[in-house]
Amino acid sequence: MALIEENDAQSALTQLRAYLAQQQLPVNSRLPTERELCQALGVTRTAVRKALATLEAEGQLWRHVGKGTFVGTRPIEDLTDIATITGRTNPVEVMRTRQLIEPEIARLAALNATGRDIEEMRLCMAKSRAADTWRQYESWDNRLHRVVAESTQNKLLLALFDTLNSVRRAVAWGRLRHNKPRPDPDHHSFAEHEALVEAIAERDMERAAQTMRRHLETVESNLLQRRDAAG
Amino acid sequence: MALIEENDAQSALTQLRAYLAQQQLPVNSRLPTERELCQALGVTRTAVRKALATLEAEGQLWRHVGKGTFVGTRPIEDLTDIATITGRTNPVEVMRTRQLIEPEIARLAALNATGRDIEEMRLCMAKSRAADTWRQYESWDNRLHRVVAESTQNKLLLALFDTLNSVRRAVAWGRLRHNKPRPDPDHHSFAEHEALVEAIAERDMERAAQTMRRHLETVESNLLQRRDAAG
DNA sequence: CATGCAACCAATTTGATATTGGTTGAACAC
DNA sequence: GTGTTCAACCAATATCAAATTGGTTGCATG
Repeated sequence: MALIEENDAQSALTQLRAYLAQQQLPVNSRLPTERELCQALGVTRTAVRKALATLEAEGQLWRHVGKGTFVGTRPIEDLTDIATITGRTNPVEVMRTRQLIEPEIARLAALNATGRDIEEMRLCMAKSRAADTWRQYESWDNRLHRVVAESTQNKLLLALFDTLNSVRRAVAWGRLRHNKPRPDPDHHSFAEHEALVEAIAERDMERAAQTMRRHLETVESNLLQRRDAAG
Repeated sequence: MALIEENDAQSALTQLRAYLAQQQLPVNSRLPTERELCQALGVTRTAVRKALATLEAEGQLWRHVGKGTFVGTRPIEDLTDIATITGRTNPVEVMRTRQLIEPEIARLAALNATGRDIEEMRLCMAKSRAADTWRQYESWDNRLHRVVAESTQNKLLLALFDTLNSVRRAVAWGRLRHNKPRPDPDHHSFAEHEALVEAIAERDMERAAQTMRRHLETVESNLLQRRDAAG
């Protein structure tokens, strides 16, 4: 009677399958610990582990030391870590991604920015105009772009922007030198920022996106020139 | 002799200024606790706190309960952590952000996808059509969208997509029930996915973006219907 | 009325303890 | 021998209490 005299491991597997099928547990829910399953199913832990290993191989559940056993497929490896991303990308990708994302952010900002947001953008522009050093200028430039992202009123989008920004700061741009101690009063960004904030204040979504796109293009060509000159 | 008879708070401020100027502590380094500074400077904690408040207002340092007092400017709130993002966003923001990002991803995919990428997209579609359960369907649907993101050949953009995706899975959608055990053969997504991959294969960037946009709109209105029905 | 002071509060860190899946090796059964 | 069972142990993780830290309050003091 081989069909009946199945060993403990097979028995455990059968019972676990029935359990899973019957309970219809939601994904990511945690099932009892191996030691608890031992007692519940009346088999040894080794048997339970064999059954669980089978189910895991089938992709029905996943396990992790110290955490437990869970229904569903193992969550993908967290590639969302800044350091990891930084190691796998490069300046070109950063610029391409900014050109993809930030115009859309500007568009949404034109739709949702509050009066306070726009005030703060203007403050940032004033401060960046008054900057004594490139470092101060960049600080206020950064802040301006972030206020634009904040003004979308979308926390998730803001988080993506922050990620992008962290990576941008971390990526090696090479040692780019400024040939002047501080930004010129007619530095291209000043007028571009003005136009951007103006478009947002006037709720012109398309122009906001367009302005941001042109601004980023100018920034990029500027970076390339400086890199070539530094060669 | 008012110049000499300065009170404790002013004395503490003067001493702290001297301390900071002399030590030249690196930014983000932590300085002694308020209670330690009391003893070191020989003044009351109230006085120390007044002095620290002044320095904080000047932007020379920042403080946080439970953490301590640090040199430099307060770091911007780190929104790059999945759990943090999940706690502050909501399903509406997730859908809005997908509608903002994914069409642009599709556009870039049409430009950069390799033959292998497109093969894999078609495999995902075949597998999702053959799925026996909603879970299997969703798994292949997920994979399809990720292959599209991969095919942009932009690792940074892919990372942002993964972040967005992780948040999407983590956000509470409420208990949405399917009223059928598996997707219908004429489930709306099948045709939409076909059109999307077709546009990418034909290198039609604008149509790829447009198709993705319409697909996400359908997905959203579907979710809303199911949520309202579940009420 | 401002200052000093002590007690208290809430956010955070720290560290010891418990829990959990993973591994090993001896005892045992066939 | 070969495969199974069992107990003990391991490392990763979670949990929880205690200590630490900046912030606040209320009272006494001069």
